[in-house]
Formats: sequence, C-alpha cells, structure tokens
Amino acid sequence: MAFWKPGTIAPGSVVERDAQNELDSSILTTYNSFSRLSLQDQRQQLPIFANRNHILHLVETKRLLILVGQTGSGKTTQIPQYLHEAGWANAGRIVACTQPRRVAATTVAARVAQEMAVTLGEQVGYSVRFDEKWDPIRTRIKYLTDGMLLREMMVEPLLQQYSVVMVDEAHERSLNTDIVVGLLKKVMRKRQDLRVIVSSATLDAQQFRDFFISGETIAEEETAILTLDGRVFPVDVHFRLEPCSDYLLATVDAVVKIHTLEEVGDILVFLTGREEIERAVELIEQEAKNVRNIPLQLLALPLHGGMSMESQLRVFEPTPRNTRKVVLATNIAEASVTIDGIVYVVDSGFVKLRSYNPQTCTSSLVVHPISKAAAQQRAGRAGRTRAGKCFRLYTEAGYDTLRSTNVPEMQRSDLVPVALQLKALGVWNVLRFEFLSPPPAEMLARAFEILYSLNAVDDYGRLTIPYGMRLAELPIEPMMGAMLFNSVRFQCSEEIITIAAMLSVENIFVTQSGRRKEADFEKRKFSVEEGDHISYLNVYKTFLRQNQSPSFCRKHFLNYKALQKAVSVRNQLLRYIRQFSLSLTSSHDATTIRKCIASAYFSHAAMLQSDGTWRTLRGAGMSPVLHIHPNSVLLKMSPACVVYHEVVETTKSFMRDVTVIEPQWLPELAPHFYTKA
DNA sequence: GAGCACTGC
Repeated sequence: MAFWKPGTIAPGSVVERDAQNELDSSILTTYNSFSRLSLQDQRQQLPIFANRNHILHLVETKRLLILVGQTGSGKTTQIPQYLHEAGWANAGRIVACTQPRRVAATTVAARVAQEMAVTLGEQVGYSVRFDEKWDPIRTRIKYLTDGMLLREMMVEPLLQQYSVVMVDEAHERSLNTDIVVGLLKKVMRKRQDLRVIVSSATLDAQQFRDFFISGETIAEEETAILTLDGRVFPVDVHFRLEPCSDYLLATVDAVVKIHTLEEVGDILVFLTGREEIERAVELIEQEAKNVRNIPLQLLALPLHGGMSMESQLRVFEPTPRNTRKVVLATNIAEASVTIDGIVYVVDSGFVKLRSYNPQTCTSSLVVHPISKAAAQQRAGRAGRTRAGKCFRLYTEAGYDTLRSTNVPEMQRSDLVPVALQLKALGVWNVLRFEFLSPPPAEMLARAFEILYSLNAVDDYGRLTIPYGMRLAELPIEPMMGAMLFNSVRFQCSEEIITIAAMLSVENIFVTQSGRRKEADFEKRKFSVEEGDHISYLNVYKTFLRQNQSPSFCRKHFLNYKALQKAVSVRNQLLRYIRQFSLSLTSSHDATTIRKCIASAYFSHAAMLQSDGTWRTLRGAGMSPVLHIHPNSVLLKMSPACVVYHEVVETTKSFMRDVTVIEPQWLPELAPHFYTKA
C-alpha cells in the first residue's frame, strides 16, 4: 500500500490504557502468559516489580511522585500494595488510589484483594457512587472514583486518614481529577507528611510538576518523575501521504484495504458519532459484497453510547470462523470499553466534544481534531493481544499540528457546579484557587452571579447555610437541586425526585437503525402533551409497575440500563430528602408539577415566534433561535410557551427536555426575574 | 422531520 507512510512506534511508547484494561490483560487467561504462575509469582513478573524499591525510596524521600506509566505496567494494582507492604498503611492510615471511572475502581480493588488473598471490603476496599465495599477500621488500601474523594473531602478536608493519595489517569484531565489535584496542592501546604502520586502520560508530566512547585508549596527537589516500562506489543503506525477530503470514505477504503491485503485480525475504527457510524456500516457492507477473492467474511458492527446494552454486547462476542470483525466506534472505545482481538486500528483523527458557552448558557457538540495523546491511546488499542497496525487518516504533518494533550474538561464545562462545589469544599476565594488550567476569571464571576440568583451564595459570595451547602451536597446540578427543594412547597416531591432522576440519565428511549418507526410508535405510548418531563414520569411509573422488567423495556424500546440507573439515582435523592428532613408528598396534578419545574427553570423559558422558532423570554436579543429537539415528545407541536432543561447546539440550537407552561406563571413564580408588562 | 461524544457525584 503506497498509500500509507509507515512510521513505527516502539513497544511501550503508547499511552497507558486505563486501569481496567491493565487488569484485563492479567486476568484473561487466554492472553496471560503467566497464568500458570501463582498470584505472587505473577506479581513479580510484572515490569514494575524491577522498580519496586526505587518507587518506595522515592515515596519515602519525596513528597510528590509523578509516574509516567506505560501500558500494562501494573502500577494501579501494584503500587498501593508496595506501599502497604512498606508500612504506609500502618497505624490506621490508608493508601488511596483514585480512578476517573467506576468500573476501574471496583475491578482493580477486586483484583488486588485477590492478589493479597483477602476478602474484598476488608483490607482492600472501594468506594464509588451507589456502591461501596470498605471497612472504616480494617481497610488499608482504598480505590475510589475521584468524585467520591471529593465527597470525602467535604467532610475531612485535610484527608487525615490517608498517608498516600495516588491520582491515576490524571492525563485524561477530567473535571473531578483536576479539582482533586488542585485541592491536593492545598492540602500539601498543611500536611508535610502526605505523599501524592500523580500518574500521567509522557506529554504532560512536567506540567504536573510545574503546577505543584509553583508558589513554593513544595520544592523541586521534593518531587520526582519516574517512567515505567509497559508490557505491550509493538504497533506499526501508518500515516496518509495526502490529506483526505472525506474521512468517512477514506475509512471505508482503509477497512477494505486492510481486509484484502492484511492478515487475519479484527479492526477497530474510531469515528465521531452515531449517524456517521451507521453510514459507514452500510458502505462497508456494500463494499464487502464486491470483495470476492477473499475467503474471509467482513462483519461490520456499530458501537456507540446510544445503543442498548445488549446491542453493545454484540461487539464482545467472539468473531465467528472465517470472519473478520470491524467495530465502528465512537470515543467509547478509547478508554471506557476494551474489545479483545483488535489487531488493526483505523483512526479518523476526530472526536465529538461537548463545550459550554457561558454567554448563552448553551453547550455545543462539535467535531474537533484529537490530541496527540489521544492518537497514541487509539493506536495502543491495536497492541493489546499481539503486534498490530494503526492506520491514521491524516498525514504526519497533520499529526504535528495536533495539540499534545486533551483540552481539560474544566475549560469546556459549565462552572456553576464547580464553583459551588469548591465553596462547599472550603475554598474561601474560588477566584484565587490554584487550578491546573485556570478558567477565565470572568467565567467564574458569572458562575457566582448564577449561584447568587439561586440563593446558594450571599452578597459576599459566602455559601448560604444550610441551603447553599445542601445544594452542593446533592448529586445533581444546582438548578435541578433548586427544583427539588421547591417541590416541598408545591407538595409534589415524589414526582419531582423521579423527574430529576430521569433527567440525570441519558438515552431513555433507544433507537435501532432500521426500526425507527416501531420505536417512534412505542415512544408515543408514553408521551403526553404536557411535554417531556411528565412523559418521563410516565415511563418511570410504568417501568416500576412492570417490576423493572428487562423484557418490557426491550418490547417498548426503552433503555433498561438507563432506567435502572434512574432507580438508583432516585433512591439516592430520597436519602437526601430524608437527611434534610424534607416532607415527601405526591401530587397527581400535572399542572402543579409543571409549575414546580418552572419555579426553578424560569430562566429557561422560551416563547414561540411567528416564524415557528422559539426565543428565551429574557435577553431574547442575545439568545439564539431555539428549536425543539427531535427527541422531544413535543417535536411536532407548537407550544406557545415552554421551559427547557438545557440547550444543545448541533446543527441548530435545540431545547432538550421541554415542558409546556403558561406564560402568566412566570411573573408569579419569579417576580424578581420577570416583571408584569 | 431530524439527531445525541464520554464520564462522574
């Protein structure tokens, strides 16, 4: 293939896969060359074992250790054990290891408990939302999501119970990881004894060190950067010689070329979204019919977050005989989901990213070029089980123009919840908080204006007690929290908790390509003219009445897993209601429920214009022209006045989760915001 | 008559 310019990357030079994958490679006997060894012998075979004493020495003598960990180095499972063996968990102290994802925290904890031959939940435990197994007295090593560590810090800001905190996957720059890192720097000022380990990728290790040594919190000589070798297979990386004008067609072309020219092995393709993936599947299926001289069948499978769990599971089934599987995936396959047997990766070089515009309170979902770090992560997906190849649909010069690491989530998020959480975590002056990547001061100032309008902070920017503190404690966004508190007054808290839970989960209605009409028909059975919120209430009530039956969901195109999550969220919210001693009352009057929604979402009210679009009532000149989202039950209706949960900008500015209201409610419910004309 | 990347509390 003269088409491709080869450029090998050395074994171990790909960015670390997430902790769960690291674990998979040692659990799955098929691919574990050490499987016949005892667990202790297996531990000593890991590349990291050679560094054990060095790591312990660094933790002993330095206060901050930055680990550049390669794939399969075993750092997530081994380092906490080394620290435990060396006595860092003596005298009632605990070694903590944070993860950005729930599955990683729980599965790694299970593996470590197994290696230490202890019962999970005793010496080794984990803590994630909805699920925890650890013992306040006995637990010595604790794996937790960084979000859970933040919750613990609301109660114990100095983390006195922990001797070492290891922040894993810090290079992903998730919102919570960044907040944890910023807070750890603050804690290190007050606790000389605390040890911090930050695990990251090559490209940003120095940035983490610079962050901690700035402001003389800790001296440079109190820090160390250590690079660990990994256990992965080499991946040949091929660039295009010429840029392509249409990466979708280039994708299909690349898949067909791999299929005809390369030896057996499954293909993983990275694209940006559902629509694109479905088109690519179609095109590949067409092309596959024309390939006649190959004994292998080509099986194209989509993989994206909008699919039901059972459809997603299809990509994990073993590839049938005489078949080559090609999985066309979104970013879900970059870190969250690992597919075995992938030998070839086709990388479009693009990703769909959500970013937030605080001026219009709008989030947009736009296709962006990926970062170099993400490109390496994607390439690494080909080297899991044996040597692989990665075909990049961009030139080497194009690669050089990519930014080195991901845009931190902090830079593209609504800062209202961040500001509220930092206040609740005891950060007195949020504008002076040391962020790893500081957001513009005016964006933080705007966040405080909104917190003030919600009565979460007072004239001086102080958190109100108990209201602001309670809003911060709730695991939902502040405006939704306000709706929850208002529901007590409207005497419909039962229904509002359900609605809040349903708004917290995505993709309640699943759509399978080709069965859209059926799905639409089923959806209409739950739909009411009042709008999406009340329709969700219907879905939830019916789901419970059907005893949370998976087959009921399948029959009616409902997402079983999403609904189960809604049940968990609702139970959690119910616990908060009880904790705050709020009364639980039920209302069968949809008008009351709609008024309650509008009482918190009054700033999200929009009026129908003569041209058939909507505009927000206040600041209409600034607000974009709004449309009802195609997923809304109100799509074909033209309600005169609505409130919406959020606006997402894709091809247009769409209002998602819309409820019909009467315009005269607004001056009654929010007189400070709307004055009667 | 069109659309929705992925996490987390």
